[in-house]
Amino acid sequence: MTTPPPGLRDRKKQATREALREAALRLALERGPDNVRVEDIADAAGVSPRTYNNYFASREQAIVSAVTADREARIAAAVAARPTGVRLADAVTEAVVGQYTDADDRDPRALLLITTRPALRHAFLDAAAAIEPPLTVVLAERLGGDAEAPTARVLAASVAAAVRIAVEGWIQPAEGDAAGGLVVPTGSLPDRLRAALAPLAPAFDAAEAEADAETAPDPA
Amino acid sequence: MTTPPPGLRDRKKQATREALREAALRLALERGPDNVRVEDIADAAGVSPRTYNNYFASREQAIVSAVTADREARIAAAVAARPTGVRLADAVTEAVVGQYTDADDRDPRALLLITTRPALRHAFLDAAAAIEPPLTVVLAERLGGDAEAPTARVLAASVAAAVRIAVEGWIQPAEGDAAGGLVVPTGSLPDRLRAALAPLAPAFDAAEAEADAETAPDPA
DNA sequence: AGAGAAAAGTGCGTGCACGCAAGTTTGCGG
DNA sequence: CCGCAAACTTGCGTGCACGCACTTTTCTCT
Repeated sequence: MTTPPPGLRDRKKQATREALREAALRLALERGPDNVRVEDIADAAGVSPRTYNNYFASREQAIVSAVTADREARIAAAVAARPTGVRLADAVTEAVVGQYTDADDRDPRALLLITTRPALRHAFLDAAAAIEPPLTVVLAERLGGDAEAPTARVLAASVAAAVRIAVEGWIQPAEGDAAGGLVVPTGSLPDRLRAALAPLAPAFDAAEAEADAETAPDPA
Repeated sequence: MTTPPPGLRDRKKQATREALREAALRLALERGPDNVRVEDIADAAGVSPRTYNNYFASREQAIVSAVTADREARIAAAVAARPTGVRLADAVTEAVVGQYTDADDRDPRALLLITTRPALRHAFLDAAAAIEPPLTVVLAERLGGDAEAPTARVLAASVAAAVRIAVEGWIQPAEGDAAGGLVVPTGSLPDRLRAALAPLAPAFDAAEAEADAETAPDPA
């Protein structure tokens, strides 16, 4: 009724998903995540418990999803919109860093909650893997259309893995100083993201160069 | 009593794990994975159901683990044992390919079973991620000891992701020929592994070069 | 506009993952 | 040689993920 183009059906579906997200996060903040039953979330969103897990496979996923939102899509869009002439590796790095620094604005309490509880931390890390599919699409678009070559998928998955590692290191307190002398305890998240993505830059450069060579295969 | 060094306690633990693995696979092959209850597996291994999932977090994990065995450790060992002078990227690729081709020998029926059932396929793909920790160790050893630099972890995770993608593509039947013209339907697993790992080679080369530069920082 | 198809929501039942608090075995030091 | 402490196992209880079959809502085609 309000948004004909995508169809009324999908509209309601998104509304339900949003309601579940919000309810999950709100209740988790109010009473602590261990005192929230699936029934409570479903109830607050006005659906049956059975419907709830047509949308989310776990309680943690629902809570985290309220913070994560559709970060993946925005990252992919940012990469796709990069100005021509910018190194692909840089475009990806900046897109990722940008979206992850914005995320801090949402709700400080939510971030604290997530980084505190182990189950939520795990779900949060898993959520990082969601960037893989949309990133695969934009990379495949840039690197050439042959669907058989796994290059785009591998690079996208590698970026997802790097993000996971960066966030993981950022979340953890101190672990234990067994081996070396002094290790930087935390470091900012953007720094960690850049550091984790840096080793992949050569792979991006090579892939980009090869794609360009295919486009203009006559250098001499 | 038979293996004093690792301690009698751990010995029994490994025996239990092995018994559970074997029981899970045997029962799954006999009656099909859907007709196997956790209670059955635990029973066949001579432990309580509660103990069973002190070892495995899911039924699928137990079954797949019988095929996967400790592939991760062997891959890491193979990388660590590479002859000096061989490109790190090549060493990793060959180690992975070697271990995954050996895997076919185990039991043809088991492979068929796993590739058929979606739940088992998923568990099988997840198992590929297990190579990350041991591979991280050997890569960190090669690339320099600074634990703060995430390079080794990122590369290890990227390899794990590439393996997952290769196996995923190998498992799937045909999907659907939407975009391009003719795509190779399957291709051999080794070929797929090499193709998936190839895009990462430049990243390995760069990391290796940097590590060498640190070791001998006086090129001029 | 109306019928038929597809999709989303729902109730119910089953098996399971996992926390908790014993009970039992193993390993170690006096 | 013996008891103590840590590790492993186990019974019990709870909430949950998910399959199945059915109802309700939305989309589509004639």
